[in-house]
Amino acid sequence: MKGSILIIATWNVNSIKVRLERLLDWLDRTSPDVVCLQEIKTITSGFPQEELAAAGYESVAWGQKTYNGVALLSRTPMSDVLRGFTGKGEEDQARLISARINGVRVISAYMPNGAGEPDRFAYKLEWMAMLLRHLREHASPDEPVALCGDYNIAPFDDDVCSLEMFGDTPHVQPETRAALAEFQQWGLSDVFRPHHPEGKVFSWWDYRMLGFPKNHGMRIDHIYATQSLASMCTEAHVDRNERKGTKPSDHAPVVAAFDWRV
DNA sequence: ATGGCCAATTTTATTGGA
Repeated sequence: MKGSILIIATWNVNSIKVRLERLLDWLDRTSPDVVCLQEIKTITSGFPQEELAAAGYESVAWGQKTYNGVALLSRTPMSDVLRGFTGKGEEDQARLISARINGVRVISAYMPNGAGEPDRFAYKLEWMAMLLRHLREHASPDEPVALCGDYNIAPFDDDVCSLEMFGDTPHVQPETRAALAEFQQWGLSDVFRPHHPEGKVFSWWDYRMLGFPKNHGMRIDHIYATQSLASMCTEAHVDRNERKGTKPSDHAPVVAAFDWRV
């Protein structure tokens, strides 16, 4: 860590293979302590552990073919790694991994999108309910916990560019936001939004239709923390530069700094 | 400049993403 500041980031990279060069460059320039990745889109054995180790990061991953896949990077050792709801990586969809890092339970989550057929929206809500059950079983709101990832939820109306454009997506529906509120009732809070009360700060922009140049985005990637950790958050931002240039992900990293003494 | 989808696979179409 840099002095007593712990920097945690979350980034949906949309394929670790395509994004590796950009990721390594970004790690080199910004030196976060912990990075939560989503949509690595490769099987676990295809995750580039050696390249990341050479860059100074331990990594743990849980992936699958084609879709989903999550990972954690850390400059300091990780322990107590849990994959999926049971901890053993038994589900069909690889959307959850966590580890203990510097005394913090850090979780990388890729919540379902929920668009398309109605059963997909039902799965989104089911998955969130299973995650909450997992938290009750494996974590405590009295301990430092960071739930990071692509939530596929825009918590407030001003977390989307316009409701005309995104009002029908699962990301803004009352049922989705009600499910998110249950995490808040358990003890997690968004560390980002208090630093950006003005709103209209986004973390995802559609590849299509000039989404980024027109700033047609949504804020759907989040870092939530329990009180002991959240109260130490001194800064948070979206690194919009990573949405620019050659071969960007459609998501930009969300980064938060904590005055966290180990 | 920040530019008219992208990535993986079942690859010369299809599916999912949000």
